Amino acid sequence: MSTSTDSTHCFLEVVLDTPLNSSFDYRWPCRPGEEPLPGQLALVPFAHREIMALIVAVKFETDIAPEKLKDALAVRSQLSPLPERWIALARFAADYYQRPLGEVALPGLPKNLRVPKTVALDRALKKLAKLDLQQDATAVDMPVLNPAQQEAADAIGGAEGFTPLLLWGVTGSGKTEVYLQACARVLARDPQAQILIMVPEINLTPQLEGNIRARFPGMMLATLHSSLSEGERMLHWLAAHNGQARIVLGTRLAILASLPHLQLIVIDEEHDPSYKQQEGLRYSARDLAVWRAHQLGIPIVLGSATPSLESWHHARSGRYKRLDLRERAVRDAVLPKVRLVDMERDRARDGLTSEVLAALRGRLERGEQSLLFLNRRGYAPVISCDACGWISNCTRCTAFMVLHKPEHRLRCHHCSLELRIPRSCPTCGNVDLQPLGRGTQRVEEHLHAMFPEARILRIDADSTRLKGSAQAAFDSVHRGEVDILIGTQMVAKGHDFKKLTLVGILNPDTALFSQDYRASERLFAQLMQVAGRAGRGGAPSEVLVQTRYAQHPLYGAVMRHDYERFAGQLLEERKEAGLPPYMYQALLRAEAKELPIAIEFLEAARDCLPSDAILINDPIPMTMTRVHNVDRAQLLVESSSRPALQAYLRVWVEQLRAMKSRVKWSLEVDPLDI
DNA sequence: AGCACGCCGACT
DNA sequence: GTCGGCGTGCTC
Repeated sequence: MSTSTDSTHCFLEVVLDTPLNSSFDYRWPCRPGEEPLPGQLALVPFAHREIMALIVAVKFETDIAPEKLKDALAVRSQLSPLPERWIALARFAADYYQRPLGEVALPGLPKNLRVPKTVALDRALKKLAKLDLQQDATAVDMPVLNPAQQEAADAIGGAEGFTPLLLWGVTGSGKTEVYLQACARVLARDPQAQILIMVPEINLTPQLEGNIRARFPGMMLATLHSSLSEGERMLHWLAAHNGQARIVLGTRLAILASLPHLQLIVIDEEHDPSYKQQEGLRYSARDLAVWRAHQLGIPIVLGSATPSLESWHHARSGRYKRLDLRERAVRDAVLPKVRLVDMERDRARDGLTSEVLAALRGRLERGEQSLLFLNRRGYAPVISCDACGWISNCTRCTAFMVLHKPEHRLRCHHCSLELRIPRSCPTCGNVDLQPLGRGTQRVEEHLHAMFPEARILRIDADSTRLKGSAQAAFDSVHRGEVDILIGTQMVAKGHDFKKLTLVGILNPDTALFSQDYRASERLFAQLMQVAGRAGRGGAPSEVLVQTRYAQHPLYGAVMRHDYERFAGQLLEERKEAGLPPYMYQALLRAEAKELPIAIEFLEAARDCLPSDAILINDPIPMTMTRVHNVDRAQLLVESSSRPALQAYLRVWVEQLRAMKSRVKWSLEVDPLDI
């Protein structure tokens, strides 16, 4: 059955943001020659609502029964079509991560493009049309590069065709300057060229935006990240889409921006886990970026002091070209001296060893700044009752309620449940409840007692809840108004503190024996990164690592600043153990009110499609089984061949959908945490 | 995923 | 008597 049209209609094949894995056809009245184009957006009636759709094809016949067909309501003709290559990118991501195309393509667009009203779009278009004055991308004030930087900038700026480059340089080695000068060459070469620069978290790297603007004063820079207002997002997205923005600086979501003249991609801190989206479509922006560069035949730079093992592996095999920056760029700035403080010998009181305390005292006397790093917020991770052994478990999660003393609250970091601190033990009535362990608040309290005259500032997710407060806190550190800074991983990224000469790492050991095989890779990167905060101003500085395992090879590698050997060892271990990057993985997760229901679903999933090419493991409860009163379990499937795994997943997901189970499930390809 | 329709419990 | 609980079915 085929419905054809007279000359006053065409059919739009569209995709929608729904889990239904198919496209939909709509009738669209139009004169011949005036049909919409694939890549345009259309507002369509769907079930009982009106939603935005992406046109993927325009045709004159359809197999859909005429009585089912509806008319599209509007086509956004004022918006130029999304390029075919952009749709191909979305299609690749959809296939690779086993999601419908519409669920990838539409959420990548600004919200205001997906509403029935058109005012926001029209307003943004008008504003951009006015803005189109000078588009001079000439760089000014280019500092002289050292030879290694120059070589790297030349390699990037002169690369032709698909060229993946791993820029390996310690913190402070001047990677940013290499990016900027490579960008200058690309922009100068082609007056339309666009560049995408991705950073892990834009709020933590405001310096980069300023640097780019200062370097290219007449050029439009667009930023794309999650804390933009809807109006800004629309404006910046459109500027990228219509080619006005020559540089787009953004977080992982920027990888789905429309960039018709993209000529270079830069991924700063490419190892950073925040390039992986952790809910919804769980994509890796870094991996998609490499695919996009390949698709367009352009160079891509992956920059890091501690590359991901995936990228390092590719560099070793020759797939990526490695560019090394082995020295710090600031004259006389040397790598900070890393020393271990053996906690077996130097017992810590309230989490601080005497050696760290002495080092803090010295900095205070000399008017220098110190940073204490403790990856645990709150006052104490748990409170307990000595008398009966009660501990503050969350009633909804397999997790502790964390003590937050300033707020007089117990808080679950996983489900947002908050309780007042109980006056006495809920089970035995004992009034003497003890905090166990230590978070940033407790260390802060102790520091106040030890150094009453010192100006102490805590920076973590709790102290920076208000918008703009994180920036204000960092600014006051830069102005020298803080003597001792205590913080979580928030303080590890981006910021150069010129007066900082001491970094103390208080409790890194927990990651050494984690179930998560990536924990040591992450710990190493984090230690190198936080250590890199010191010594930026040229003053001699040191990093003290408190540990009970002073002999652990990871700390040896940190002390020698020896990423290369450490990475080599980890890769050997991964190869032996059959782990990524030598193995490709996908994780099927299921959640239900009761654990056995989730497990039962996964057992059915395990058995429904046997395969010789795929290692199908047994379902297991997730480490944190219960979150917010839902039980979760998972099933890992693996293969040493990516195409084999992909082929398997395609069929498997179809079968899972056909099971029509009421269990909620999701599939994650290339999971980071297992 | 939304969203409507549809058929059973405690409330002004 | 009805407001509303969420089961189930549909979406060109």
